[in-house]
Amino acid sequence: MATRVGSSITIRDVARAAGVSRGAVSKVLCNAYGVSPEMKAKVQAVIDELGYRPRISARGMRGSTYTLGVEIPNISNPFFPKIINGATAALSGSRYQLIIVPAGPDHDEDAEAVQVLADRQVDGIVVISSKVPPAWLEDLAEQIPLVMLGRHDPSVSYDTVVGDDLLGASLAVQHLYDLGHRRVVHLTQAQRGADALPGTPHGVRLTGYDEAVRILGLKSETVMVEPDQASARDGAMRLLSDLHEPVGIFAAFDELALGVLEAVGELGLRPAQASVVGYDDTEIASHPLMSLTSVNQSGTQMGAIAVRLLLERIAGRTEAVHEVITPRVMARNSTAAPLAGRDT
Amino acid sequence: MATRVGSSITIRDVARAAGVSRGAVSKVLCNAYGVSPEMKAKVQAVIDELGYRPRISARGMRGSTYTLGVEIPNISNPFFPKIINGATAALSGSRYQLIIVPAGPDHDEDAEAVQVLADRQVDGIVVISSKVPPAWLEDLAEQIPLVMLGRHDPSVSYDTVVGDDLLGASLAVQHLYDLGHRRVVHLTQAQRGADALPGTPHGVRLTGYDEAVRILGLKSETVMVEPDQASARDGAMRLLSDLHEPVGIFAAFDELALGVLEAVGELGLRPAQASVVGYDDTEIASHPLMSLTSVNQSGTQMGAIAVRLLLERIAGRTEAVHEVITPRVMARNSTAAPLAGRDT
DNA sequence: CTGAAAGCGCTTACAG
DNA sequence: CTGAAAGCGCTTACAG
Repeated sequence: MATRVGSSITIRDVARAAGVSRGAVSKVLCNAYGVSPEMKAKVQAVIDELGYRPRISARGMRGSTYTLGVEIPNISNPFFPKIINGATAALSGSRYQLIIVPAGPDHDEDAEAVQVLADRQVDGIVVISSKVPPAWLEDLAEQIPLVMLGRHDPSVSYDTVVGDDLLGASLAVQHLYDLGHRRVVHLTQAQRGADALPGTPHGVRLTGYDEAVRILGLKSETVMVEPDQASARDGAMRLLSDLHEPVGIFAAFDELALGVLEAVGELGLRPAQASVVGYDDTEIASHPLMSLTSVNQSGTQMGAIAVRLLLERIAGRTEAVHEVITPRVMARNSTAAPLAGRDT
Repeated sequence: MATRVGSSITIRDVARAAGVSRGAVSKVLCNAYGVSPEMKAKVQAVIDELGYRPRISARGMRGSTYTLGVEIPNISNPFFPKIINGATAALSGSRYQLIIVPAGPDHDEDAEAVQVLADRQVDGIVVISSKVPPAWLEDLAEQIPLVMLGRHDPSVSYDTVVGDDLLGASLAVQHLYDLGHRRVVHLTQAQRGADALPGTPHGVRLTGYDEAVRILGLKSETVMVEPDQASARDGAMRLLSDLHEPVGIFAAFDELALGVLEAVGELGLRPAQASVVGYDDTEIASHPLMSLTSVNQSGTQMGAIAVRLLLERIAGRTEAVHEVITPRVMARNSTAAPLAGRDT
């Protein structure tokens, strides 16, 4: 930290105090070609003394803002902090800063949040919401480096980082099967709008679930709910209130799984009667009181990779890259062998 | 959303297409004085057609960026999303956008995150981290509207929004007392650096705790830990591993309380033996499996008030305002009457 | 190696 | 009511 705040000081003041031209100061700032060590030292000393900080807006008019933006659909989802932490860590030591714009709760506000970042001329954008229309992103990516997290569509103009949701869902079902469950339920969010397109994480997980269920020959059911904990609880209550045989429930993401655990707790059911698997392995899942089995897809890694891809784009790469993260099941106490299961 | 991305279109293109001057377009954009309805309609039509979006950087050079910034010390703390949601809601419908800059994990990075926002010439900043030196903030506030959340120091140049931590802590102790507890422990984070100054939320809670304990004449102990769940768990393990009498534990914030609940769970203790109270009433506290008694201080309200204060400053207010939020105890199952308590 | 000049895209007095 | 001009603080060719 500079000891002074000094925001009303401009490059002109520094130039004057150092007795050089403004251009020379700029070159020192940017480590540009052609400055003598003495000039550099002299200018740097004045910069430090005055506590000068370059205005990013002015820089933005001429090129780079040294800022990367992350759009977040729902700030309350505990999976996203992991992505941010991964991105921040990957950026530390670089000249770039991270800013986050949370999408509003209403329809279409996800794309608006991305637009807010573009308006501020960030040098690259990480898009997390799967609700942003891919075609629109494709256009935007012509003008600014873009990484989309979680989408499976192979774009030609932007990069993607995505968990292998097909594998993750089948691992979840396989885990329930291995414990002895023969009846499974998939709880996922009702799809609509841009979110109903194929290629969303939830869509692909549903496909993976269906496939695994078919291959393993399980009794299966799918329950669609609103994408929040309370709706998941309600859906699970309906499902579990008259339970005749053990069931393994695979929730499309941890927040839904927590809602299911609510219902399980309220009904006094045990994991042997109703096993629950979530997705994302959010921090709370590993808490002993929750002990939620969940599919981990390393958000930290996703965030770090997203930043790396953006920096590569800024450095000049033009062909699209699509990275896939391999998920794994974190088995905990919310899943157990069924009471009447043949393997018990 | 405009249907086109159109970021390479400038005000010049709009002016040309509409057959007016650039100044005229700018006036339409800003709803400035002196534009005929016909011109306004004509220009607006061209703007929509071309999908023109003003560059914020260019605006920033001339005045407002229509952006408010929020500095967040630790993106993983589930209390902060509440603040963000309150702020976002309070901003919806206004011309202002919210951006968030998370502080890095290292020493002093909190002030740096604030500086990052200032460098981008946001029109106002909400500072959450209590680690930012007040004197430095005082300077910065001379140049840009600033609201500090959670600090109790009455600044003259910036506004504050703070929970009544003195009251909150005493309510927590009183709650334990009312249940019948006569031995209490306060688990809080070790204070150091700027965070060790008086006036931080944790410092004030500690004072409130001490006062309540004295007034009520309780057996008391204070345990200092690192500010994370794992350290809280370890601290609680040491405390609880050989427990001779019931204890009521007041953790300085929910993340620490969750760590205490970990230890309680691992040791197989019941609330009647070790009751736990947290602070912040984060979302997970109300989950039936957690059911953590916690002091609520409405983060949503704090965020909304912070934004309102910033907008007031932008509108011209210059004298500092200090808002206080009243906390209340949300009693849940993690606290209970002690086994051998005289009131049981 | 160093400096003077042009220009990025806006907004805001100022003239007409 | 409308337009031409200046200028915000930078960086980047371009001359010296």
